[in-house]
Amino acid sequence: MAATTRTRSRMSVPERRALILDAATQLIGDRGFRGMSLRDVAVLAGITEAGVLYHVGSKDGLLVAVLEHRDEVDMASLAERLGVDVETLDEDPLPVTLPALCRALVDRNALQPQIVRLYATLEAESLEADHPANAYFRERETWALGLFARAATTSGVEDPARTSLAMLSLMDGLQLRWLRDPTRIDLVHEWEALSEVFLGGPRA
Amino acid sequence: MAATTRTRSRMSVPERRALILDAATQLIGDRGFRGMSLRDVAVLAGITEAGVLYHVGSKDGLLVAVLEHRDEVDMASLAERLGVDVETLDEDPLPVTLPALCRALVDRNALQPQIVRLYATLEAESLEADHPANAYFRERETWALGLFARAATTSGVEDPARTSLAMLSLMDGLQLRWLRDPTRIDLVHEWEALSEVFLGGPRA
DNA sequence: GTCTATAGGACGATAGAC
DNA sequence: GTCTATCGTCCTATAGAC
Repeated sequence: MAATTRTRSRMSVPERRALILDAATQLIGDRGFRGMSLRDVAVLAGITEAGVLYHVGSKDGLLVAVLEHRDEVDMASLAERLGVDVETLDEDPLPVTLPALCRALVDRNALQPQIVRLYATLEAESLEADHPANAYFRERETWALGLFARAATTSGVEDPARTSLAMLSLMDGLQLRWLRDPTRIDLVHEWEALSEVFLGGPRA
Repeated sequence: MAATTRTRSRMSVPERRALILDAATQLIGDRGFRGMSLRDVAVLAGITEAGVLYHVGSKDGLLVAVLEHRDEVDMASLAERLGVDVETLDEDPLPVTLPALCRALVDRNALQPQIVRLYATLEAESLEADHPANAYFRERETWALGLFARAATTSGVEDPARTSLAMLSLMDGLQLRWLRDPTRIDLVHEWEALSEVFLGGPRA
């Protein structure tokens, strides 16, 4: 933790950057990208607005940095829960069943409502064509639909594309309700009950 | 259309108000409540910011006015599609089946993506406890869950509460995907396919 | 009833000191 | 690397003319 130079900073660039991204992640989840200001981020990260801009260039740059960071972290944690390598998630015969994939996602999401809220907020906000995250969410949706469809194929479902759309939609809608009042809905339990109806009984 | 006084205005108060609410409705759907400014509304409505504030008091007041107006219009259109009176929607043995209720909603929503987008945007934005529409959406969700549950009971479903949650979640998630790319998804057609799986075959 | 004018902030971003 | 200082813009809201 000791400074290696005689500059004033007591923190390395990656550490400071991580602190900024954490602050932004929390604030976007709370207030949305538009509802959050660089000042809010700066205060929460313990530096000034100019300091934040030095690291991420612009407000839009901050959003991009946050999303890229989340992609890395979330992909890794998903792969870990599924017991496969990260690259495996892109293979075509996917060695993961649809119920297993869904359960891994729901179990993880239940532990990080803040992150789920970040995505829920940005997903709606970015519907506008001019939003800085519009392209990102377009690609993300295509990727997710593909992943679910490959898992559905592995599970031997009749109509993989449609089932993929259904499970993803159901999951998003349920999570939105869970976010509104986490005490009213037990996400994991409710998902299990709902997916049984849709997939016809529980499986490994 | 002739002015009844010698003032400058060429429009009655209700007319001007309707124009303002229309403008705000469109802009909230496009950019969210936080992403939209009173100036934007004023320009689209053809008056100044001060003019807008005269009619709705404040920016938050504008949001309330928009939501109240939508409640009126949307409840009436839903009742009409179902062939019942508006008050009937609050009765406890609800004389409407769940598939009929869902189909009426989806059919109508397919014709007004702008309004669906307004709700999708605000629903996410208002997750924050301090948002001016937070209480509104909390109550709206409770009401919707109740309506769906009563329809489920009428349809003789085993678990009305859970089925209600499932259908509402599925509908929201599907609509979000439809909003992102309306050309990729035929909302009405896709809903029919998905709900068949969930409700076990089509019914009147 | 709608305007002009303006108050009074908050915002994103830049320049330059340290 | 982070700061201070500042610019120019946008914002909501109010006061008062017409």
